[in-house]
Amino acid sequence: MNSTQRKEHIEEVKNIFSAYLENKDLRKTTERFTILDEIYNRDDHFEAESLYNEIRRKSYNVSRATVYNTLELLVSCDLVKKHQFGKNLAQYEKSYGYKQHDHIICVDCKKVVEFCDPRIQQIKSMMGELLNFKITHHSLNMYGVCGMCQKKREIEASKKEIETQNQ
Amino acid sequence: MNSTQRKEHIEEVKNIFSAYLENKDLRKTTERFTILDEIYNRDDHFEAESLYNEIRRKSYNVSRATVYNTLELLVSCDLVKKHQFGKNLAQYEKSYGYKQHDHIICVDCKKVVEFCDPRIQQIKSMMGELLNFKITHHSLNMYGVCGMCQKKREIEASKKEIETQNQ
DNA sequence: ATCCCTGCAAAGGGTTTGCAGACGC
DNA sequence: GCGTCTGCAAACCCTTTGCAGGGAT
Repeated sequence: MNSTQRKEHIEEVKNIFSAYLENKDLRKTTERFTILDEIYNRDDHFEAESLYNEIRRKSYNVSRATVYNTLELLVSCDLVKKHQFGKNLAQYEKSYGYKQHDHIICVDCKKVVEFCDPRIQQIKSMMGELLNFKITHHSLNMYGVCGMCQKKREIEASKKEIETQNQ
Repeated sequence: MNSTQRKEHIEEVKNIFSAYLENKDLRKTTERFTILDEIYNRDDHFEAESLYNEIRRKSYNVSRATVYNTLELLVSCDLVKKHQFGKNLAQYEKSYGYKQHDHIICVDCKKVVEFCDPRIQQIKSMMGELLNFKITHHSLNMYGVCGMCQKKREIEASKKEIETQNQ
């Protein structure tokens, strides 16, 4: 996505948020749009604190409370997705215009990779029907060791092997 | 599972834990086995705090710190599974002798239902290979409204309808 | 002008940590 | 007896809350 596309994209998202706020009789405050703007200018996953810091760094005066409040609004109008990759720490990502995907997390370096598989949709609708649930959303995370960390582990293991032999 | 089967089952699990501790040069303390015992005498999902309370209620003197410490040990030897169903609150469940399953959570009443689908295994191995990850475990949660809460919502909606008409 | 939204700081709640004493090995 | 594990309480960290002032409608 180039700079022009990104700007258009952000305008689109702002309009959606604006309509949502109007519909719910909520106020269109500068803070809310500042936060939305910052989120859609970022890439990948982020936590509330780093979003707060980034906005502060740019000398916008926004409080942590407002960041949390606005994130919740954005989650409920589907412009942002909230994740819990283990740990008691929420992570967020923008979601408008991005196709549904799930995550693989490296347990060593914490890297997050996205993937997509149509079967998850099938499971969703089948299980909803079977158990009589109206399923609204899901969260699928796979945990494991990424290629790079597998190598690191092998090197560590062989180091230990040598140490043992030298004893 | 009847009472005798349960007791045998618990013995089996204690042996596994014992072997694990031995292998890792960790001590076999009474507290660790008290906690394991309590977990395998419970059913369903529980949180650290309620486990702690239950053990306390039975007048065993075990501290919260030890409960958390032991839960972590049990998770690493696969006798207990740890979940985060949204919220910053870990939930646990015993896992030995129970087949792999995933969860559907009702967003209204928080009820948790288990389900099982072989396709998730396929996704796991395919994605691991594709992205070069050694996948160790996964967490799949579906969120939605259960049958009972769907009805409750309908009743609420029709109540509001009537109120609006009466105005 | 109303009253919702904000900033600030303090409280909240689950989890972790530091330390002195206890106990498995 | 040595060194790890425990109990206790305080610390920690992310998140939420209460309140007084400010800005959107």
